[in-house]
Amino acid sequence: MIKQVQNNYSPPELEKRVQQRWIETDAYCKTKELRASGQDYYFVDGPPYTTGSIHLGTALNKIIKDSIIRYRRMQNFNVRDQPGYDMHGLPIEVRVEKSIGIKSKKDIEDYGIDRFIANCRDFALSHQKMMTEQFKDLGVWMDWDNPYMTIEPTYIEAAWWTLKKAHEKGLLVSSNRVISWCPRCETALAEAEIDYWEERDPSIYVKFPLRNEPDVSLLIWTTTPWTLPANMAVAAHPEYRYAKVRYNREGDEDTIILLEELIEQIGQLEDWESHEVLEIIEGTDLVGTEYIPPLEDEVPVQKNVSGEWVHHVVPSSTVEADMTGLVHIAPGHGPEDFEIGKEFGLDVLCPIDESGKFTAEGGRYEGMFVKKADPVIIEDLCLKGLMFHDDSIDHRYGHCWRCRSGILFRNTDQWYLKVTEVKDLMLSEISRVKWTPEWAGSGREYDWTANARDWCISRQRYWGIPIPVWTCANGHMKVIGSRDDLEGGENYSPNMDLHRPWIDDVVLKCEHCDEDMKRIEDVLDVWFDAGVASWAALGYPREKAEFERWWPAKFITEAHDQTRGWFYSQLGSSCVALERAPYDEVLVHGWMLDGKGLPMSKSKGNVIEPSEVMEEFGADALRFYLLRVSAPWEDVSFQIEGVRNARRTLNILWNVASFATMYMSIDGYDHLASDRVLLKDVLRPEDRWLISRVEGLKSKVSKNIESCDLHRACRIIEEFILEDLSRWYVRLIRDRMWREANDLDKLAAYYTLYEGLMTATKLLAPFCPHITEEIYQAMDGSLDTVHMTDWPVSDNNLISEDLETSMSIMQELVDEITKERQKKNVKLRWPLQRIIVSVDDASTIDHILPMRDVLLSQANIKEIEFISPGEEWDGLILDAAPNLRAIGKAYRQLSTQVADLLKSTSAQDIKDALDRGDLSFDIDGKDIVIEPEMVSFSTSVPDNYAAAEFKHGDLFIDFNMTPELRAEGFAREIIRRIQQMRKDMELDVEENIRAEINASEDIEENLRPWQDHIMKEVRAIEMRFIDNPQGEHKVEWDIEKQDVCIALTSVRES
RNA sequence: GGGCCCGUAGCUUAGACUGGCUGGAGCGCUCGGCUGAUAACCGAGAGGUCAAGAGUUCAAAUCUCUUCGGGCCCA
Repeated sequence: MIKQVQNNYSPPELEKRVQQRWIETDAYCKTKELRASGQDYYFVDGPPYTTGSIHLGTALNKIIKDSIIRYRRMQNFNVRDQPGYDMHGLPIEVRVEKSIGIKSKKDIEDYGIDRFIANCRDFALSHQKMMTEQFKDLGVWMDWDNPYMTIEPTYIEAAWWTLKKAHEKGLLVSSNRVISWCPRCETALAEAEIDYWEERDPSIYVKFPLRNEPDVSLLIWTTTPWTLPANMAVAAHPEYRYAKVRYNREGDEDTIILLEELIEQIGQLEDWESHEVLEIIEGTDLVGTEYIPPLEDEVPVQKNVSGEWVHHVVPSSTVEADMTGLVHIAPGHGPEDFEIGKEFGLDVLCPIDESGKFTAEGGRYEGMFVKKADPVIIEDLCLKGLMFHDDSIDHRYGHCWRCRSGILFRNTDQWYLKVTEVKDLMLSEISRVKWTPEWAGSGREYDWTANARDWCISRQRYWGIPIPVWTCANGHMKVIGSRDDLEGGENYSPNMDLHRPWIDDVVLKCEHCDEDMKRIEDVLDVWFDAGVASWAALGYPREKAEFERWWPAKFITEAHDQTRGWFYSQLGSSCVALERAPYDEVLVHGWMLDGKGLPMSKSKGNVIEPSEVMEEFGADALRFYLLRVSAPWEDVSFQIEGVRNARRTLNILWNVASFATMYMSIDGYDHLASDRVLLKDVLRPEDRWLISRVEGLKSKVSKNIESCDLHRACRIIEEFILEDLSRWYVRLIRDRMWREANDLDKLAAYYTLYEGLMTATKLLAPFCPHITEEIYQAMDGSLDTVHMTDWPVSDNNLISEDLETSMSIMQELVDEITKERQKKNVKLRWPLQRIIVSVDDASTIDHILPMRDVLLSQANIKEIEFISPGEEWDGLILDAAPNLRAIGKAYRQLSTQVADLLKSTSAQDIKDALDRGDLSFDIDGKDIVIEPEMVSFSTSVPDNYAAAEFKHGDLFIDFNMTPELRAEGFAREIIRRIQQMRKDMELDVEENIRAEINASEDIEENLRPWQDHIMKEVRAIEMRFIDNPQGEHKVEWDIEKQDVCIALTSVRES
């Protein structure tokens, strides 16, 4: 039973209604049950981080996921659609610290780790709840009641299991290295956690005096003066040429050693007037030179360090030929420095504590924060005469991704996952995975992975998965893979919270020496949490069956910044533990940028809330806009106009549905019960045309979704709705809608319109789940939700290229005729007698004939005549003009007379005579023969005709008005006026009226023969021409500059 | 500084892989029309150095190189 849809499309109410309906009918669960026996499809949700509310980017992410999931379900896949939430980590700790007003790790310990953790958990859970509601508002269907959460015991166990596997393979190691460190959060950071941006820093050139020749100095350059107290060596490139140079200016000189090719450049820094090169020194010869450390007096520990190479020049091919060509080496403060230090047996001096302050080893700088010490160190160097040049520089510098503090490099013991050892596997897996777009894998992910270093997974923090490593006093270590491994441990209970601080109290007995084993205090890098999602979400390894059934993931999709994030962390942890990529197909999507193309951020104040957009335009419009605006992998510069436009498209779809359901519901049309066989025989060519378009649409949309060209799929659906369905087909069938209820021709139109509308609705359902639901429920409703319907599959037998060609010719001809009508100011309502179509190709006639009626009715033309290829329409007026140049050549002084004669002869006579080869005149007894080149022919269109061109020929339109045409025109004018009045009176479509009309005698005469027709069209049971019309609604009209007064009265049946 | 992606009308974009007619749409703007889907619709018009420059070619928005601008990822 078809029900009429509501008059107006008002998304916020509609969507609320639909979502309520989904809840009431349990639509989501039923849809999943329906597909439960379908082929398994493992989708893994990249877990959003539970801070703050969702932004447009998060919305886009879930919208893409939801669309794909709904599409796959309609294809009968049994999709695993568990959402996930990333709930541990530094960002939440930082937010909680702020909320309770504390600033450092010491504050946390004072506050109590247990209380702190409770706060973190509350924070994460409350945000998780809030975000879930927002995702639901978007219409996203996921298993919201059963999300995977990284803070749950089984999830933590999955991470532990992964680490145990890594340990068994020798890929989990503790090692002393120099790594990035956040002094505020007092923890190590991984490469993925560092953000870079421009920042101003010191740029100083410092002199390191030679031990044996203190007047001569090595020149080094640095942007981090605070690393000088830890200086251990200077590196030079063994293959470069260095020079000992004396710079001079009045009353001053300075002798330094630097790279030869930089002499000029360095000299300009301090405006030295001249210089002389005292000696050229090959890099290899410079190696071994001893210097006096510049802060020897200020940092006493500098005098106590030992080693063959300490405070000597060491060789290194990592040195670059810029700045000075000599590099200050502090093994405690730089990864490369550390490597060099190891190679040459240098002490690793790192006089910086966890909070970035100098320790007692920092001598005079003890207690100062490193950046605060910079100016003090610079001043000291100046006082000591060791500052060659003091400047500043803007450069990109790394910062903690969460608290934005500048990172330091510190030497510490950390835990590493040796991904470098599985790098080859990771790279070959990247090549095997299907990436969309292709370059996301072969370019980005490949490059990032190829350059990856070992993954530092330990953090000196609290709110994270505890690293499951227990150690004893004798250095034995045990890696725990599950709760079972903790059984029997002191302070362990099976239902305990596995987080700090409680887990720290669990004491195990060492299997080797029977000593107590305590857990190392570190927690895991939060990127590792998400990295294990594909099996942790399945409860693996505790639940083996689920894993066997689903893993690995068929499809994942996230934004392109996840190259270093989730795509990588999953790949790394999976290659370590399971020796393959955990996903088969990746769609990399873009970012949401503001209207100017800049990333949205709170600090810039350019953030647009999804909820605001939805309140005005609805979730469907937002979804449709985001999906159709550009390819998924392109960034979207958000334009509210685009959303408005998307809503307009949906509104038009709504109007078509409103139009269709209005008539169909009145007639009680039942599509499922309609006699398709019978109807198929009465389908008009235009009906079969729409069906051909519908079938083509199905396959085009499917193909584009398969290749992740969601934007193309959306655009194709949109074009079908706007062009084929609304603007053309509905226009074609309007007249048929007024027929009697059981008229077969009308039912054929219903049938076709239903197919077109319902197919468009189903194809659009994955993208715009609400409006399509409402239309489906009105038109069909045999299933609880449109999302339970099967994805439309095209029937190629119903696709007809001929019909489509025909119709495109019709559309073109109607367009041309409409244009010419406008030029001549003749409205479409006024019928025209005929058009003459002159075709270039006979097949065009074959294409026009089947749709002749479409053309006649849409262009409001009475007849159509064809002119075959090669022939000319005989209605054209032939003009002949004398060609004086040719005539003059032959007849000289007679030319004027010849021309006059030609002008006075009819063009047709001239042509006929010339065609016979026999045109001559007699002038003064002379025989004047006219040759073809002496006359130029042209044609013109007769009065009251218009000519136009179309793709397959020419078109002539007869605008001559006959009394009959005029009468019909007036009739149509009156009908349209009365219809307008009916509408103004808000009459029902079926309601009858009485009409009283006053018009000039001329008009009245014209209308008489059309009276029955008019009455039928406007549902009048009575129509009278009288002087003073009376009725419920009375209007004075001006029709073709004549006054017509119409009064209507409704006839309500009792 | 490097890698990848992007740059077409005021805005959003098609066309680029595979070079070929006058670079096609939508929104917005101006003008006109239509009206039982109507907060819709139709037509016409204005609006383009296809980011810039160079090269290859009979022919370049399209292929190549350089530059500029934006995004992401890095050093």
